Amino acid sequence: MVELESPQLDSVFHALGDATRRRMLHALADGERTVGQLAEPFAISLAAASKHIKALEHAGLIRREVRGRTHLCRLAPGPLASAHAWLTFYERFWTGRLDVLEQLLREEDSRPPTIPPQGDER
Amino acid sequence: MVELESPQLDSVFHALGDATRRRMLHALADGERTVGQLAEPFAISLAAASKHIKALEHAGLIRREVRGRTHLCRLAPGPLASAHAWLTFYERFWTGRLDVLEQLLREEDSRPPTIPPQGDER
DNA sequence: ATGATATTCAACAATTTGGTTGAATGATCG
DNA sequence: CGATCATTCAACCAAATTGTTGAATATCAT
Repeated sequence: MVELESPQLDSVFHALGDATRRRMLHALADGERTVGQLAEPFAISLAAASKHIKALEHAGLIRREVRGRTHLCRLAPGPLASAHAWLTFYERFWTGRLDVLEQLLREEDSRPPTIPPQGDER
Repeated sequence: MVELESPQLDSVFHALGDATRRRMLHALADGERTVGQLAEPFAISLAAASKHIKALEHAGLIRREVRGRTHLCRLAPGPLASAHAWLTFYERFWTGRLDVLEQLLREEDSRPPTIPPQGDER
């Protein structure tokens, strides 16, 4: 089944629905960053940036490693894959490829709900 | 370039960040629906449902055909493709396929921002 | 210990969100 | 015409979001 009620999807999409947070993710795509580094490009207080980062963390999109007095952030793969899977599902309808639909519905029904490789590979 | 400041992405992701609206999209994936039909499964007022539908419409995720006194809604493909493209971009980082990264960056830089063709061969 | 640095916490204000209800609009039916 | 049906509008409310500032916490360097 496609997840409809998932609070995880709620928080993931909510996190993505803000340009500041998307830009932070973009920075993180280039490598790990401290909170201060993530905040630097924006004309907002450190506290505000901290909240954005918490939103990303809450959505599971990033994880944080506290290292002395600095917090290192890096991307986490899992939940984004869920969002991606969600969109992929609907995109098939939207691109009119209805031939694949029944097949898809059968697949989705007999597959674990959340994408399992929730890799905490550390 | 990956769109970072796009207000379109803002509204698309925001629209997707609510389970009620995702369920409405799910219903629409099965075919066109009137406002009343979209509202019916939910324990909310018609006015509240109308607002959700406006959010989806504002994000460009659905379009509406006024037909007499009823409004017919159906999915619209465009913006979802943008969101999907956005996620696809980042998913490559997240799945650790950094080998493809430079290639991708070059591609993304010389391509129209919103994915125009629907031809994602699978 | 002192002071500087990195980050969060707490309290507050403005705005947005998601819901309500009741009236308004507009199309259709008898 | 008058009633009914489908939907929106307007006013309102509670809660969440996003930002602020100033104090707190904890770590590092001297």
